[in-house]
Amino acid sequence: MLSRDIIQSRIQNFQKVMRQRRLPITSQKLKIFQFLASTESHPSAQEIYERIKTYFPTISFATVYKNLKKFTNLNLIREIEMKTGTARYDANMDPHHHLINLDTEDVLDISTQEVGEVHIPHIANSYELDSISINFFVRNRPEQSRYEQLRRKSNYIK
Amino acid sequence: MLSRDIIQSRIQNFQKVMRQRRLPITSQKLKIFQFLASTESHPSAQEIYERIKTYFPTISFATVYKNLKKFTNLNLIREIEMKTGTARYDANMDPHHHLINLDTEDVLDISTQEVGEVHIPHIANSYELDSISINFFVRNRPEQSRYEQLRRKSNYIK
DNA sequence: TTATAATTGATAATAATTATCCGTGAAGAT
DNA sequence: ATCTTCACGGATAATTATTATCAATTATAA
Repeated sequence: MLSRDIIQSRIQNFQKVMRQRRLPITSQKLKIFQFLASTESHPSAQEIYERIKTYFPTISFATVYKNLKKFTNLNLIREIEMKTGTARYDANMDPHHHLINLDTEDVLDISTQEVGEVHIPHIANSYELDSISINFFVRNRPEQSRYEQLRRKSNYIK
Repeated sequence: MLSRDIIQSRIQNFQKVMRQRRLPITSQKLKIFQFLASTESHPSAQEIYERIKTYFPTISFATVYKNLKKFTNLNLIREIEMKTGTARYDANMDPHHHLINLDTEDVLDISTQEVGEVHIPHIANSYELDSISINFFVRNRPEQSRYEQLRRKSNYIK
């Protein structure tokens, strides 16, 4: 659920913006962005670092952070603030929302259409609206069937 | 815009819950909760610590954090995650949303009525819905009038 | 009043992120 | 292709926010 086309257009946009700003496109930067553009998993800085290390074994954590911050400032990616205190990163810049699993810390994208019209409070008119973020916090359903509960308790796999 | 009645009922609920759980109501705990129950400013741990220090000069930062965490776990207050990485605390447990000023870091409550119905995405049905948080991120409007702009540039106060 | 368990305050530890510094490398102009 | 400039990369130190540890104290219910 993330077509070649979308990934390609993200990477092309990345290159366009970097060139417009006259910022060097290093192979580290490109690889970091490519990874983010190609995943829907909203990885953390740690996860990005681990992944990029397979291509650049000597890359520094600081390089990853510096570039993530730079991409964020250039509006090429966005940071997602979790309740756990570790930021997650998302190259999907189309307006969308998130479903956040508090048990697993998984993050799923929710399209704006799915949520429908959101009425903007009139107090917001006193400001310049930057963005609206809607988070649906969920937990895993507890096992429902008595059978499942027993199986769990007894540690018995039929 | 925060009546005596509401503050009182929050504090009474606090005492009720603490007694139900058989947890000691220390004077530090009470003062921290009272402060949170009486403000709409969504203070940070730092701000709470500063304030409580005026009553308990020897109170430790750890005590503040421990109690804020405890209150959160008891659903007496809730943490608000900011984009800045510092948590803010809110004793308003009625469902509501937030307008967050990215320039000043001020947080304003937005009632659920103001936002209207939010359609819950059907993927959420696969889980147990915990909560929905809507954040309206805003920035201060740049000065609009030519006069204001000139005044600003020239540093001239008429 | 006493037993129990939670709390406090001091401090150390941790986790995530940011700053510093210096050698290197990318981009555009020459 | 070479030069110049400025951003970058990597190593590491520093910072910030928060959490853990521990010994002494205190609230609670019996």
